[in-house]
Amino acid sequence: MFLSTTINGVDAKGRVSVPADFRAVVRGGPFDGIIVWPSFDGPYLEGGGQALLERYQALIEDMDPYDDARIAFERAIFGAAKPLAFDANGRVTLPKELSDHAGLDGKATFVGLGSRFEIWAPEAFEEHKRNAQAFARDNKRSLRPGARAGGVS
Amino acid sequence: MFLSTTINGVDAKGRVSVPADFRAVVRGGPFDGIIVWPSFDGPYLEGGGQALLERYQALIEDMDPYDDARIAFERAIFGAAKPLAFDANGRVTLPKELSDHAGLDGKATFVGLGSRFEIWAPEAFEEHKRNAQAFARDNKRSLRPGARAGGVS
DNA sequence: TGGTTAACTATGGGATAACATGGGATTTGA
DNA sequence: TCAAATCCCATGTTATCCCATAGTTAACCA
Repeated sequence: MFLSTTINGVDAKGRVSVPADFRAVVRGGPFDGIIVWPSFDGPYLEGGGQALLERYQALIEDMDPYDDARIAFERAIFGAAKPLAFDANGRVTLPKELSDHAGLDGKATFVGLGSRFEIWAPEAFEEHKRNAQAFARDNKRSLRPGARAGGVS
Repeated sequence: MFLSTTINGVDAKGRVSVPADFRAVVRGGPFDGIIVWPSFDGPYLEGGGQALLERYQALIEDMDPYDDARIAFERAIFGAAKPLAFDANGRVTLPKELSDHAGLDGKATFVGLGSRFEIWAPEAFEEHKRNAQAFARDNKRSLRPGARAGGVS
């Protein structure tokens, strides 16, 4: 499981160390690296191991082959997703499209969310976190036993 | 898995480099190249490895032999599909019918969609991408990753 | 318990190989 | 014989690999 929050540096070549905890999650999987795509919901990146993408693929293949939503998801997720392989030190190189989308500049915040994770510009994440905490406080009753979706520690 | 989006040049001879990641997907298959056909849904091309076509064939053979839709699919896909072999440098030569259908002129955008990919004229794809992102954002709730978390941990 | 060592993580820079692309030569088929 | 497609080699650029360093944490032994 991807857990906790880490800030790592992004060097001049666009390289960033993936937190060791995150690397351990995908170790042993079919692809030695992570897959990252720009969120279509805001200025941050979403990512996970190849297993996550295969889960999405299974969901999408249950939809009608020419459903508009299916085509849209395919293009928005698979079309924009980049497989980023680890180098010998556990780093990946972020393509310019991705770091631009998230507004990354020298630092990146990795946020574990269980089955997937997000990458934010640190300042943007701080603000988002404030909003998210307020939202969680206002909606705490929707988290009940039985809905085992996982909370933030 | 075909992933991400790449723009490559189409030279005067109609040759275009297939992205190395895409070549890796079909490597080891029965045919060292890709199979491409014009989409009947718009001005772009669809393609994949031979394995994809065999999957389509199995689907179509489940349909009624004289179903109009079956005949239409057979003609639209199998009748128009061209196997394009890689040259020593990983390029294929696009026949004129195909580049005409997609309106290709000097540049081609390869879009990975998991089990298959599309080839667009770059300007045409940019417009469709914006639509797809907006549609995906507005319909994100129809994509539910299910409650089971934890893939490879 | 205190001190020392060893392993791992994150980071920086330089060398190397792979990729995309252009042009020419050779073969194939009409 | 001529046109067209295929093959072959050359080149610049980009990304990938490989080395070296520092700080931290964990393990170990006296």
